[in-house]
Amino acid sequence: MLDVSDLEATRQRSAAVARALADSKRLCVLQCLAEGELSVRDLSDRVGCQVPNMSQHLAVLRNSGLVLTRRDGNVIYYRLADVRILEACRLLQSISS
Amino acid sequence: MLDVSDLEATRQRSAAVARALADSKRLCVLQCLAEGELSVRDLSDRVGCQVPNMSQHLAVLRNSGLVLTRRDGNVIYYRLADVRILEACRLLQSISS
DNA sequence: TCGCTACTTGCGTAGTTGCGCAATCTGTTG
DNA sequence: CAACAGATTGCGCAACTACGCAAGTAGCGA
Repeated sequence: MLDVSDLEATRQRSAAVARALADSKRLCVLQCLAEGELSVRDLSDRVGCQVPNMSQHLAVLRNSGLVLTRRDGNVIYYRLADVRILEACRLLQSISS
Repeated sequence: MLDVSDLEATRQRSAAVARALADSKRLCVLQCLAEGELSVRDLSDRVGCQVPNMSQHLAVLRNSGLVLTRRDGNVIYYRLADVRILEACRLLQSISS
């Protein structure tokens, strides 16, 4: 019904996604995941940070719904939740250049 | 030459744009500006905040290159710097829904 | 010049974020 | 069971952010 508070709620969700994208390491994670799923250690190696730190960044991406997980034994594989996320990364890059 | 530090610098710039988008009020500002240029007071009225607060949000958008200004007398009009910014807003909304 | 409006800036505060480190949890293997 | 690897969580700290409020700057008209 075009409620003002609905528009605000929508903006809040959009802002939450933007906040998840507002970190260089998390953008790097998403770009790495473009090639396929990776474990936490794989990602921490590629991004160049410690495993607990990576786990916290992945929690941010998880809570924003940008990544999904799959457990295989004691390894957890992360993957992109939506191809549009890569589109968003490219668009951010395009705007910022 | 596909330098790793260049990729990192690119991600930093992209992250900076995302950070500018990572606020509900600033998203509201950008959506208001989709219809055309507006003054600071216009924007603070529409968004529902005090003028100094709006001025600070506009400074964030300005420093990220998302908006441009034009002075007419003692009124400063803000406008979008790039139509792709609206595309980014729509994409964020699409991802977050 | 004075007074007014439009806008920006500085400051203090409360809340948030990213990070390293230690501790903990979870699942596998011997 | 014990020992181990993979991953998450909790804690403390430094840096940053949004906000309200007060003060300052810029331009216009009397």
